[in-house]
Amino acid sequence: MAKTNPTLRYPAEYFTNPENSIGYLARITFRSFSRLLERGTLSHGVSSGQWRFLRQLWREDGITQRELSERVGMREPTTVVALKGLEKAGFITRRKTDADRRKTFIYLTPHAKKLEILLAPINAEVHQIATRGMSDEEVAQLQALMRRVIANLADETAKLTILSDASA
Amino acid sequence: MAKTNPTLRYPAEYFTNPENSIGYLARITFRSFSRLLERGTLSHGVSSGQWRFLRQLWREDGITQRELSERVGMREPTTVVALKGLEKAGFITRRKTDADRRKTFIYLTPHAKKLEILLAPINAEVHQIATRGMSDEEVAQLQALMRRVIANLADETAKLTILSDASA
DNA sequence: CCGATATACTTAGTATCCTAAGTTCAAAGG
DNA sequence: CCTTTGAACTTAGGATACTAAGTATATCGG
Repeated sequence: MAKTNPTLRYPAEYFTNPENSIGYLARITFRSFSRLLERGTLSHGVSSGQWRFLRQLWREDGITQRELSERVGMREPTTVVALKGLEKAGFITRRKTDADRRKTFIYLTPHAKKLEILLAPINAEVHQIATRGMSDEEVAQLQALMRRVIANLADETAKLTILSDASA
Repeated sequence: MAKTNPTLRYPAEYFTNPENSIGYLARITFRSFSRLLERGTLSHGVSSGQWRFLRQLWREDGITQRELSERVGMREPTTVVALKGLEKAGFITRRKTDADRRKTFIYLTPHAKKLEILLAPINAEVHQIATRGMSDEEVAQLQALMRRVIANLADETAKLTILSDASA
């Protein structure tokens, strides 16, 4: 994190305007999307946070908490709290095996499984609204560019983690 | 929010994979960016949440809380809590006027003003890392596309707000 | 087979961010 | 004036998400 860097794409002042910052734009995009989505899901008793876990479990349930955390893109303590809420709401059950008694497997209840038919279209509709006036190519481009940013940041974070682990 | 919609760009099943969802991608982008940024700012006693307010105040201070909320992209109650923290940390002061005693104006302390020289480059560097391997055109495209998504979602939210206000 | 290490999850504590419902003050219409 | 409406901020309460540090169980090297 040098003070001056001649190879910078943009000078530091460029980001005085948050509208230029990818971090800012991503935050506003996420919050706006999430708010609108919740307007639709809340009437089915599902918050936007719960939605994120349900979506993954619709793809595949019977996976461990750790696996679920990774797929949803959240840390394990966040998952613990979220799953408590989901269990209390009757959306999931947790099961242990004797094979490895550390692991907890997460299963959807029949009720939660049925919700996919109702909730998946709501998400698709929000996506539709979000990309209104954009061509298919532009949508694909946006997705691809965000994935590249995520990969770049993950690489860097991994690098830093290795460094701090080595010094420990 | 119809169950089936023949004009949908993608069928609902497409979003079973979160990697296709703009909401998911924006969330991961934001969190990754924020995490890396905080690694740099925390050593100066600034959290990523505080950073967001400071960046705006570096542009212009002496504005009201409401104005600041809008520019940062957060709701007012969030701003109240954030400003309490910033005041406690010695980054800002609040001042009232007799002209309109409802308004509170926010000013940076000299210390906080000085931090810009140290912190702005850190943000630029994170941005640099995030866009590694991307052309200037691609970066501009990503910014433009996210702005369009934000505008689309804001339009829709405004529409819904008017509707619910009318029925109230 | 047993101590060191790693894995899976939990707890504790905190920061961030929201909605809903206040309070206080200003402005506008009758 | 003085009531209504609106604007600016606050309070209350909860959801979301994190880091750091714990517990319990499994695995692996000697």
